[in-house]
Amino acid sequence: MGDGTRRAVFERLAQGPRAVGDIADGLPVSRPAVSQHLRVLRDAGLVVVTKDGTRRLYEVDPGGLGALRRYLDGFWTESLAAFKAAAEATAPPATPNPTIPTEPPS
Amino acid sequence: MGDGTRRAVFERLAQGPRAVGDIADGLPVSRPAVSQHLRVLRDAGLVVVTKDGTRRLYEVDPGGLGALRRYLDGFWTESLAAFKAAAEATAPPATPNPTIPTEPPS
DNA sequence: GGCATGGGTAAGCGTAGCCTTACGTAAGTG
DNA sequence: CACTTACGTAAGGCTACGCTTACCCATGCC
Repeated sequence: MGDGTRRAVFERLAQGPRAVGDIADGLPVSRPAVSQHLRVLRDAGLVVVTKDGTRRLYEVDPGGLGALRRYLDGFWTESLAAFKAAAEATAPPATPNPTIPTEPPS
Repeated sequence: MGDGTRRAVFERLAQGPRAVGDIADGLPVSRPAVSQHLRVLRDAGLVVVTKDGTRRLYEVDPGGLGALRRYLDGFWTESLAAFKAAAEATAPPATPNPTIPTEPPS
């Protein structure tokens, strides 16, 4: 998901179900490129397809979204816990929480 | 940060300040490779260096960590808000929150 | 001063990944 | 049945990037 085009495709999809051509219009890449990105997103379980005549409607899969969320949170809290533990180990806990600003909303 | 080795380097650093050689030991890559990863992390503001004799001690920069957190949260909530809005627009809000499981801890 | 230790940097290689063009295919339309 | 529309897929090119080897610099130690 580190690619800009891929994020753009995904954000378009976050606004609602769309066909491949609709996504390709407005993006500076060709339609097959979008198709390939959609394949990756589908293999990752982030997106599902439904056939509608000759078109394929892609939309975000909430389940995959949640899985991604869990994965990221896992990595994050893991690193963070280790870091916090190390920080508290060296410096005596004057500030128990070492400058981690924004708490996630929602 | 999508690279595995880079994450490994970062996680090692999350456990406390370390020298370059210490990180390279236990990782399946050479020391210069680690050095390059550290350079990237430093340019990203995620890590800071302090000289200690002939060695360089790297450690996580809490400020950069917070910035990364903010960036990720921004992207996340943005996509999520759009997705939720679209979902509520199509389906009448029987369930106002469309299956977004884990809330982030801490 | 001479040597060892710890690291950064340059040059080059190999691969992964994104994109394009070209082509093939299923579903509508007359 | 042609023809069009909306896709997917294959093949190839190009670039980015991670890794290694080789080299150079700084610091500590005798």
